[in-house]
Amino acid sequence: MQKKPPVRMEDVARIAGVSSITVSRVLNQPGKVAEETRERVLNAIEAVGYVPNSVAGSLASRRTSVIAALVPTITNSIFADTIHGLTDVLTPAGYQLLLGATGYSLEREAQLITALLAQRPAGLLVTGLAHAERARTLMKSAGIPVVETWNVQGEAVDMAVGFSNYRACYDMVVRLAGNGHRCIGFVCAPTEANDRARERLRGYRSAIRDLGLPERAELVREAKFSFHAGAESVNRMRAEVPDLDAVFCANDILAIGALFECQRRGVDVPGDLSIAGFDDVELASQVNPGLTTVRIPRYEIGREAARMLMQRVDGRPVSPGILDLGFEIVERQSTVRPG
Amino acid sequence: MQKKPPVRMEDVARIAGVSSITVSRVLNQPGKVAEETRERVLNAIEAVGYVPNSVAGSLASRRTSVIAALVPTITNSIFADTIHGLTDVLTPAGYQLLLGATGYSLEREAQLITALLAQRPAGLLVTGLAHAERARTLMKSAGIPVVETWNVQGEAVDMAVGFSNYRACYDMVVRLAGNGHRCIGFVCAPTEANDRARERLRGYRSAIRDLGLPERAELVREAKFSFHAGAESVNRMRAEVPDLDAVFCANDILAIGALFECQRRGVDVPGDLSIAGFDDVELASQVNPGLTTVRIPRYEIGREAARMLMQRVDGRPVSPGILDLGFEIVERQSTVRPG
DNA sequence: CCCCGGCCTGAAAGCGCTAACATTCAAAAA
DNA sequence: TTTTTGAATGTTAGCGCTTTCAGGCCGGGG
Repeated sequence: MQKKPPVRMEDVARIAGVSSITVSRVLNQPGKVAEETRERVLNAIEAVGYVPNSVAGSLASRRTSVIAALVPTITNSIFADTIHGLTDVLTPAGYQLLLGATGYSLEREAQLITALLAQRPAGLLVTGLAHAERARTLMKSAGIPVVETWNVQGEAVDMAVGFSNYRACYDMVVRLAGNGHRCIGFVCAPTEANDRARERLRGYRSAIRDLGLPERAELVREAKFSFHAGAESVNRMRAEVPDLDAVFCANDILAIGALFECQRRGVDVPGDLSIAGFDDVELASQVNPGLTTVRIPRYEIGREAARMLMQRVDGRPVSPGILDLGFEIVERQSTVRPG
Repeated sequence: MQKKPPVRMEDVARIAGVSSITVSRVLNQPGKVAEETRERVLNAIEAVGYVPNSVAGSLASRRTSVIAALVPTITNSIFADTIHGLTDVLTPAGYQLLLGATGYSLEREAQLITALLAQRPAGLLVTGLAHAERARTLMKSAGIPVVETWNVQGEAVDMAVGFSNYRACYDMVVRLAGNGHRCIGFVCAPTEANDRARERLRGYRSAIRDLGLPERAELVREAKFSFHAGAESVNRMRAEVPDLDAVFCANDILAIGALFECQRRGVDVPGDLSIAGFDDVELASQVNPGLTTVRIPRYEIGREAARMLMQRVDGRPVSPGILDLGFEIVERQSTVRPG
């Protein structure tokens, strides 16, 4: 297998009997080339199997067809949904996705932003509003549209799409209290380098305070993202807080882990304990009892973010720069008023 | 907000009092620059906030630090795990990930391959061994290492990493039969444009035939990837096949959908019906009863694929070109010998 | 009949880097 | 001392495209 010299635009041009600029036009602005010429060029492209070199194209035109996106992890299905929304808009628009995973570390996020900006993407999507100072500086001076996602509470570098994690949690606690729950625990996701998790905790705390409900320290636990951590958290909390009547988990995986654990231990949900989650993943509606949770616009975040980026790339202004897509509390059987 | 002219390497060079090639060397081969000079250059870079333009760098050096990957969908956690394995190797090696989703369409796959190859990635990862003829041609003539994943049965364009979907299903059926099951149904994933699904079906069929078990058409159903489809399939199959004693689903989501449906309907699993899945997603070990399934090296596929690509990018040959990472049948409580 | 303007095509000049070769200079070898 | 050597830096020439500006050709208006 020997390395063949790559086919360049000039080769195509020679075969078609035109200059390379005409080949370029056939590819980028076909309307500006006479039909006969265009066909001749397309045939030549086909004949030699020419694949345009967009690295050279990008250098010459000073723009790329790449959008860079950073998520904490692709393994969490909620971000996968957002990426799905992104690509659904980007691909038809002729844009490619350059993806990075920060692993919930602001330091790695900053490093990745540097690396990604070197590729001169046409736009950048990041998760959350909390970033290293260096990262903010880079994003501000990059000269490309930037959209921050999954949070709208705070100061955006450029644009933002998401919902209020604070209000969602606040509202859920109010709902639980309205259903008669008095002693409501909260299982929080790790808050370091995660403004969404912090907002959710803050929403829980505010609601508890506003409602005059007990604020004991044992009612809040931090847990990693896994079924197992949910199970363990609910066990500990039940042991430490005998009169616990509801557990609100910061995500559905924790909540479902807790739910399964209760079932294993013979704890009746919602009879003995109510459980609520956050995200409304597909599984939430499938478990028994169905999980009460907060439905959030995961897919739409990606789609709208992409739309905003495309709009700005095309030179059109975007308003509002901060887009709140809202949320919805979905009440299922896992939370009903106790006794 | 006015557009500032971007900082170029030459600007940095002027400030540091060197030529731009020295700046280039500080960035790419720091060992070749005297420490004093290097520091002066790094200070200048810092001072002006220079971000290298790797588009220009790639054009000049004729190589990029981008690896392109195509998966059917990022929404399915099994592919997310593979991508995770990929990035875990790529990022430390200084490579970026350009990601595309084909939506299980060979036509879209071919289109995306064209678009991605225009970006001149250093390597390409695709899912499965089945591709449009045009796609195969493109991959073969691209002059970059290509790795096909998730299947090792068939002819690879270049390299492949995965496991035998055929043998995994064959073995599971043998195991079920060994446990006393006689009437084993199979819920297949859509086979169009999906060689893995086809292999799984083929494995089931071969095993049934080899074991002399009933081969009725009602024992095989095709179902989309969702809990709901699993539920519906098990309902239909139970209605059409009264003596059904086991259902083997081509993925865990279908299996768990089926399991939940049985629970809703009061069908005892495994007392009345055994259920087995495929993939061993985290949920499989959490449901009650635990789901018998096939554990497959999802993460490792990504990691090994990346390793092979990196090795070839570095000019070192890779052997074996086809890497079978195997599988493992995990027996839990959802399948025990009936009666 | 000539000029103007619209349509199509082309020539020249980079885009911002790096490869390849050239040069410099001081220390080691002869 | 002279030559050799090698480390450090610089010069030149593109990488494969697109931008910008020109030019040729045609038909309609003056």
